[in-house]
Amino acid sequence: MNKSRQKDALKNLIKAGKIKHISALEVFELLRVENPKMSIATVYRNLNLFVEKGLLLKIEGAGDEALYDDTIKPHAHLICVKCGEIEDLDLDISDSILKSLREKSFDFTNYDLSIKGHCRKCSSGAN
Amino acid sequence: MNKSRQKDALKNLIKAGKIKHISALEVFELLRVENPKMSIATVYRNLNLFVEKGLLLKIEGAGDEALYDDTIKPHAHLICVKCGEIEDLDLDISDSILKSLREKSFDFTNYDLSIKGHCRKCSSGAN
DNA sequence: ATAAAAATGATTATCGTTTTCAATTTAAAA
DNA sequence: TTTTAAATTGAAAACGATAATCATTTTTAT
Repeated sequence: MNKSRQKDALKNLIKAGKIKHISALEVFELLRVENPKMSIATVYRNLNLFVEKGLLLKIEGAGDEALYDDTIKPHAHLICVKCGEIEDLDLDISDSILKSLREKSFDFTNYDLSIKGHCRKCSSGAN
Repeated sequence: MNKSRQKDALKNLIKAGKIKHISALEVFELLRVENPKMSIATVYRNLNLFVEKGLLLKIEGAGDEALYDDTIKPHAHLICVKCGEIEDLDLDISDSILKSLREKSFDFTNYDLSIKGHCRKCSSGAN
């Protein structure tokens, strides 16, 4: 991966912790602030590269569009089906699951756990 | 939900256990055997209805297209990133996770757990 | 400085899914 | 039963997220 102004800008967003389960389009908007000529194609290209390199986590179970996260350790997401809010849930994949995977000779590399339901606000009827 | 020949055909596929993480297009192919005039739009419409009714499970974390499953109890999927094979993994969401959800007042209704890696065949180098 | 390689922006294409709408089928009423 | 209203369908067009194309620009190496 060579250098470019556009990749540096994305790296900076990551360093600044600005990428918390947001869509490619939202990343695009952030990048456009500094560089109005940024292309959406470049955003998709570089997001994919960064995911391959392990610098970003891609979350695919949260709706129509993929979300990107600078927290690269796999973790679960609580997704409110009413208001759409997404909250992280730290979670080590449990020993019993790892054991099952071993029994099946499945070489685990990653997981994507989306837990759907209603968040506090929405289940309290306030929303 | 009223009756129709098309909905009955889908119900029959479910009863026959033919819907095991397959795509809308694959369901379409199955339905077309009996009814060549079946429309893909109707397939999508009725799959959505059946998911809402809780008669089918929709799996969204397994690639570009959604998969449908007549095993409606939420369960994990082992997805081989090399050959694409999908295997079920029965799994009760663990007590510790449920406890975390309770602490966050998150009203859990469903989860979608895709575990990515290499299946036995692909990690043995045979593939 | 120059040539080769890589990355970009703009646009177009792709693909799964949804929407539209006229025509058909099903259900309800008379 | 006929008649009328409501629901469902099929076919096609529209849609939205992402990927591919390609000429131009930027970066790297010589």
